[in-house]
Amino acid sequence: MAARPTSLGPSPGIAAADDDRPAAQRAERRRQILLAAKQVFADEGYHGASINQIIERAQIARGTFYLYFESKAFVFDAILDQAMAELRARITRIEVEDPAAAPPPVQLRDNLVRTLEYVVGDRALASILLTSGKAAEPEAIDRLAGFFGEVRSLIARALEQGIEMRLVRPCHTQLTAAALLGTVRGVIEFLVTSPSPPHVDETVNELIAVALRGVLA
Amino acid sequence: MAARPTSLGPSPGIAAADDDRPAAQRAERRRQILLAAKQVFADEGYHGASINQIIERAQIARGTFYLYFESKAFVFDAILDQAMAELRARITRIEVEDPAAAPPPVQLRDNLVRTLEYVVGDRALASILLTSGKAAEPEAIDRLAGFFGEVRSLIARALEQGIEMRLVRPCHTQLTAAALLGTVRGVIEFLVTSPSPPHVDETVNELIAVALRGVLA
Amino acid sequence: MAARPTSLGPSPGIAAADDDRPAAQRAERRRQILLAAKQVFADEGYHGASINQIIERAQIARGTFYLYFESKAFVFDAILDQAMAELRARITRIEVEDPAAAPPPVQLRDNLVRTLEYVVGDRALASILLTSGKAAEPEAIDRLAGFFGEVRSLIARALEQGIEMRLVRPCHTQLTAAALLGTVRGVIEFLVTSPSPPHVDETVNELIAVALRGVLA
Amino acid sequence: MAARPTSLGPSPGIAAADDDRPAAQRAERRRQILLAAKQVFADEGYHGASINQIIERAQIARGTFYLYFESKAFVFDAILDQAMAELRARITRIEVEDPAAAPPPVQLRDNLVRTLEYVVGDRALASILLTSGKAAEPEAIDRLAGFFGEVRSLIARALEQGIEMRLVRPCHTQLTAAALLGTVRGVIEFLVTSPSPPHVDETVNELIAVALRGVLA
DNA sequence: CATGAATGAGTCTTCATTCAT
DNA sequence: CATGAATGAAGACTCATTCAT
Repeated sequence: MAARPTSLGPSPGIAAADDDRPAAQRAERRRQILLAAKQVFADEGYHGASINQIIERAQIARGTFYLYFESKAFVFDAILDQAMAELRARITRIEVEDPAAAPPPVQLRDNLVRTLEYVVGDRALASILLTSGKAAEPEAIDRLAGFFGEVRSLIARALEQGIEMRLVRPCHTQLTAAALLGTVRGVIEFLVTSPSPPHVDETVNELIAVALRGVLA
Repeated sequence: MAARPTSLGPSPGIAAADDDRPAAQRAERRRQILLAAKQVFADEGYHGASINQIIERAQIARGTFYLYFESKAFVFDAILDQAMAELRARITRIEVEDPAAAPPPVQLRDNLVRTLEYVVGDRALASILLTSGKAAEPEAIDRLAGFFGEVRSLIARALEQGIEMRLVRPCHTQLTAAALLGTVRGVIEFLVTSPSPPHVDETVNELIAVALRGVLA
Repeated sequence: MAARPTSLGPSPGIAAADDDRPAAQRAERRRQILLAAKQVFADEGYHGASINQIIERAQIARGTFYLYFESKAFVFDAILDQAMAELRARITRIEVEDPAAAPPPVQLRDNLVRTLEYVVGDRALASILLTSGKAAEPEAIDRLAGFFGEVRSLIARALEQGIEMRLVRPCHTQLTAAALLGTVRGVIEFLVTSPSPPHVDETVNELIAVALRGVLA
Repeated sequence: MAARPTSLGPSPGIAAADDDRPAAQRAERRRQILLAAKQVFADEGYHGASINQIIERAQIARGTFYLYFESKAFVFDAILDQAMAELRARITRIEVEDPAAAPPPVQLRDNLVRTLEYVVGDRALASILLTSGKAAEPEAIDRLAGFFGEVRSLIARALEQGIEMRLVRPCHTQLTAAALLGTVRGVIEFLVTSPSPPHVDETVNELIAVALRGVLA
């Protein structure tokens, strides 16, 4: 990625170059394939995507693909893994007791901003996450369902805590968590689909407003 | 169904019979195939579903399928058409000016109850509507997107009217409509997925509460 | 196989025809594919044979092949099964105690004649049996090895009995059985390979002579 | 093997060194590849063997393989050549007229002992010779068939001479030669397959006994 | 109308071979 | 010389669709 433009030959660097080029190249290739695959999966869905489309987009030969990924299912998994890891890193539990932490509303806002920014920055990925719920290999479907389950649980917990603290009105927390998760997904879909979407910041404001206070005046 | 050994062709019965039996039989067969196809599409997604699975479930021969539907894409379209028609019939614009109409909140509630009841009664269909957003034939995808676009517009209009009437706080109506649509989808997913989902009535109460007043106390 | 030359259409036979044609046709097709496959496997070996070659020889489309056999391995198995069944039916244990049975040397001779006649009548099959010992799917290899093991045991038993009865000189029965089995295989190979092989009868005479009395004057 | 950091090219050492080391290294590498290939071919058959397996076993890089052998077919040929050469060197025509030679029975015995010892010492090779009769490149198949043809001719000649000298009973020499060759192959297979095979010496005794005098008492 | 055998384009995957480093 | 990334032809298998019966 950083790497100097192109190595000049097999000379193993004159002096201080602690990076091993071949490994870097390999990683680069991998990224290139992942990128192409991500776009194709986003456009066509898991079953609709063909290795042909992926290698055409990645500008590589058929065999090369299999040098980097065992199978179609494995690329898909890799994409999912990466996405879920990135999202997990962006979604943190809201801390209410730690006085050193930011106030909960700010934490909530930060979570949303981080998440939406990542997702908007990678529309293909968003599309995959949003639409692969049924159309993939059973194992991948389960992993995805598990992920969304986690997120929903996180929201449900936050609601429960909020209720305890009298910040949130009593409600069916499971159902409401599902509803709120849907809200976020709806917003993401809008951001990703819209030709001229509003800024993430503004979007988050609206999202939080709806979630916390609804639409009534 | 009603039998008579074998119909001799499309000739509509002998004389005085206000129903033409063969046509009824034909329609029945069609429904039978649609039902099977719906379940298969729901389980496997568009590309994952195979004609084999459909005809096995429908207990018909391969050729028979093509007697009733031109292609796999056409059955899918038929399912989508039916679903969208049913939903359109259940979702009515909220009438604010007609004094004969029920008060808007009641209209909203009725819309939601009708919709959720239909969807919960046909989980396979719900699953298809919720997950076929990307994984189908482009044309079907467009139609589906169009449908959800319609619904979102409906919500957006309702919001605009509400704002005019000072019932709804000013907001980015497009975005908020997307958010609310997402909320409904989230709730539907919960209903359809949950092993022991709450009653539709209670669900709608919660849904409306979140949508109108948010989660804050 | 017996079947009348070609059916004249869908007319289900005028009167007495208790055979169900479709099943017969299906069996016929199956035989046709088995025949083609047998020849290809004989010419190219298991791994060298391609479905392409088989369907070209059988004059059928690619998909048709898979209508009759699950996979390449399955056709091969079917061929092996048939061959082993036929051979098992032709190789009977030599009965020494039953006075109603033919004298042992005659039984031996009959066994050999039956076996060689079958094998010579189906060279492709002989070739497969003789050369697929290593080059096939492990499971098939095992089955084949098991079969030859059976035959060798049969020979070894016969030798033991012969030794008890003082007809056969004492020897390492296992090793000698292997040697004799090899002798038979060598003869079969000769028969199958030779452009103008001797008659089976004469061949069996020579074979028995070598096996019983060796080559010394 | 002998090392020296890295040879600088094909230049043959400094000066006075009657062996040119690089060539020796090259030969060594070649042997290493041949060894690996032999084992793989023995385990998997010609078509079943892959370059991958060979280079893994030989612990060399993919390209290196092609530095020593033009293709898969060529390694196989090399193996066959070597084996056939070794065997040819061990199988000598039986000399009946030269009074200086050992008596014919001893010559026969020596031939067999030498051959079996070689073969037992290299099971992989035995396996290849015994089972590659059909499953290889046509050219190799022909060469192998030619080799066995030679051996058979040798045996046939010996039989003819024996008949002339009244040592051997009159028989169809071609057929009997094939039978005897089969006998030897059967014994070899037994030796190679058996978990606890008898000593070569004992084996040869039995083999000769069967071949010369048969199994009768 | 119903059937299901037949088709062949298309899918995923492997593997012998080449070549820049 | 050695390496191993890259290639693409070819293989096994699937599946939507057609058509004779």
